[in-house]
Amino acid sequence: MQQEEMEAEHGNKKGLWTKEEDMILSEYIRVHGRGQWNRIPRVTGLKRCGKSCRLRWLNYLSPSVKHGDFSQEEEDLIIRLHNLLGNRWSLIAGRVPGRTDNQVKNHWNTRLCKKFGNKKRKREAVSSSETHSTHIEDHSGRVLGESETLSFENLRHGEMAENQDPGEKSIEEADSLYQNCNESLLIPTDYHLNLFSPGLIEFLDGYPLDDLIWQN
DNA sequence: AATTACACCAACCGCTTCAAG
DNA sequence: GCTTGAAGCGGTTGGTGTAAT
Repeated sequence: MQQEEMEAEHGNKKGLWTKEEDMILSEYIRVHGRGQWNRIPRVTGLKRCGKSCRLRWLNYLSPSVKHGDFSQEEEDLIIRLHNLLGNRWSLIAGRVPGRTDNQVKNHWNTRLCKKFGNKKRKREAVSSSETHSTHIEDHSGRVLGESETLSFENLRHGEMAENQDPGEKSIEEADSLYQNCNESLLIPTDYHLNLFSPGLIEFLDGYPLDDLIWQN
């Protein structure tokens, strides 16, 4: 592609980053730290928008980002977290040390989805941002269908009891479903959680990864 | 050797959320 | 309460490498 074609309307370059651009961005962050991404093009002269700079840092340049193939343990963790959380890539990535949401998402869509997940991809798939559904497997490993999935927002806020749609699952049914997925996730006995527990996500956020023991 | 098909992954886009003024 | 900009998120696109034909 010609360089001129890479220039967007506002003079910002698009496409792959060069080593020189990486160096400029890394040096800026080393000196000024993260944040104020929109300042970077003005200060450094980089012909990239702030959003692009942020993404390049978070997904590639940051020292905390782990490069290379996913290990079997990482894959296993992603599969199980995806069963529990659905397409909440940032939440999943937050529990896979060194991996970004983009890495996890790409890895899922290109490798794991074929083996373990819904075969539908791209436009065929129902947008998770619309439904926020979490997919749960039954005892045989079957992924429950659309009509059997639970509203993730209700799960998150524990609002099901008050605002339950006629089409949604009852608390009893939901607890039963949770039992299925909970069999593989050993939560300490002092945590009494179910799918409608307020703060489940916060629990997962705060709980040390090493203490989340997954059964094989 | 040339072409085609496919897999992978970096990056973009549009939308939402949040905080500051 | 409203506006605005920054940051974050998830879906999607497009470039590149490679295997298959």
